[in-house]
Amino acid sequence: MNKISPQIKFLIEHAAITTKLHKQIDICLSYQGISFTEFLIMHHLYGSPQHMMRRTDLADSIGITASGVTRLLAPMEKNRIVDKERNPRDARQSLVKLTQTGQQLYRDSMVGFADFSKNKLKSWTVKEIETVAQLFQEI
Amino acid sequence: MNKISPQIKFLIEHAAITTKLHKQIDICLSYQGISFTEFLIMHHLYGSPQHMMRRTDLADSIGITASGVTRLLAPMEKNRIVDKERNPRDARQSLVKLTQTGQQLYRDSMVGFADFSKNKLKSWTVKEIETVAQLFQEI
DNA sequence: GAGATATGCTTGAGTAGTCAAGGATAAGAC
DNA sequence: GTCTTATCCTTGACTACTCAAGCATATCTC
Repeated sequence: MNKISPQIKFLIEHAAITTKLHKQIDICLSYQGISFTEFLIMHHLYGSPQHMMRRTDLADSIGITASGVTRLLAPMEKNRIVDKERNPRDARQSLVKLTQTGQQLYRDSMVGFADFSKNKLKSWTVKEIETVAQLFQEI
Repeated sequence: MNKISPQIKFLIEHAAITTKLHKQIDICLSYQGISFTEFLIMHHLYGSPQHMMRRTDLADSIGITASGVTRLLAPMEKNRIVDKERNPRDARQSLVKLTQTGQQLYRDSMVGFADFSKNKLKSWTVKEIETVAQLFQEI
């Protein structure tokens, strides 16, 4: 059998590790009743001006499609975690805004997530994290 | 707003990058009519003695559940990419074996995947790849 | 300012898994 | 040998998306 390059090996191993990692994150966040994807949505909204973003930008920042965003936000709107706002300049757009409830839920979830992150990456130095982050930016 | 630790930032950014990466891999492999998960299954079978593995080990090596393996393998058995074999020592187990057809399909898919991997990680040195791989092993 | 084209979002239908329960077999305790 | 417990796999019901199509609105060309 042909030699497997380091690049191939890495992508394959990385896929399995990442899948397992995301399952652990989901378990960690399930205590607050949310999924990792919902957490990511709240995170990006929380960090935006007026806690508000366009749906397509939100989709891009978490790596899913626009239709995925529509489906994800439907229950979050019902639970008043996010609100729909119109853009007066462009009637095609509908902006998403994190409500007060959503902001509090985000802060609460962040406690567990911060703990998890710290623990999970405890064997990586901050310098290593930054180096790896930089490398991933380049791909 | 509270300070976001490097660990938190990394996990969030890494999630988005990984999601996009896996979609690109799926597109790359779709020319051979297979998904990344199917490729991973073939990869692990190909590298095993007699191209054969237990279903639970297969599940663990790619990071999905046993029931996920059952569902994934069903169409692959129908297409004669893998075969079901019994373990004479333990009637509970059913082993999965990569057929000749499956081996050829794997080698064919590997051409495109190798190209993709090389191109995708072209800005990483081999040393960097190995360092990052090592770090991911530790989490 | 009318027509063509592009953008933003949602929808119906489909796919790739998950989980919890269950059936079959195996292994350990006595 | 029988009872309990553990392991391996599959199944029904569900979730979290994807894609292609479509509607509404905006923008660009002339």
